[in-house]
Amino acid sequence: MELKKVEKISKALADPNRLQILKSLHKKQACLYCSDINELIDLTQPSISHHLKQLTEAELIIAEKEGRNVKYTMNNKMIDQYVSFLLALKV
Amino acid sequence: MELKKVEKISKALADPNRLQILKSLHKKQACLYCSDINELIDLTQPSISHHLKQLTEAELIIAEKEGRNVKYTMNNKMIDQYVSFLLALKV
DNA sequence: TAGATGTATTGAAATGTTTCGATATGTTCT
DNA sequence: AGAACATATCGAAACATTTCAATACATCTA
Repeated sequence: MELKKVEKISKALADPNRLQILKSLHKKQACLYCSDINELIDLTQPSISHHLKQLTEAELIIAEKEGRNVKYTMNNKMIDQYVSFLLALKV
Repeated sequence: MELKKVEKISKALADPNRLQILKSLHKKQACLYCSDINELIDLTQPSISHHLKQLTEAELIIAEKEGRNVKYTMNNKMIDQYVSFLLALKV
């Protein structure tokens, strides 16, 4: 995995609200919609949209349009790749 | 692992220079001194000191004073803990 | 097609991070 | 003790991120 990509993923993970979103996504064991997240986190809609974009661009989550909603699901594969990079750092 | 800690580690990993330091530490399969890092990375001494502090405070590396030098070693344990948190996010 | 609903974008203020020069601190050597 | 060396801290400039109000865009429903 490219260092540039590792940096992007790390940045995406370096925010309490985004970590909260990921934890919720895990807890639900399923997908989430923007509106769900609005209820979980005390931020305005544009801020949440911004955070979801960061996570999506890092490919930690996958966004799928469903009518006028967007469905988000965890991208397990990307987590595995990131984890592999980290484990390879060990001495 | 606390979310606050995850955030701190992620932040420490979210910088190209710090990733470079970690990769070098791995490549050497041993420890590094500040002066080694000065040769690897094109930054001034205060900047490198700042980055090493971030990594040390995140406990990704361990700093040990050796006379007037400081020896840095990878903290494999912390990487494992961080990785465990990430894997637990998967759905 | 018009209004309602869900999400994205824009622009700007507030806040946080990175970087450096200058300088301080601590350690070794003579 | 004093010079030389290694690392840390301070203060400020440059840069990046977070947040929100306002507004745009896209889709559904009546």
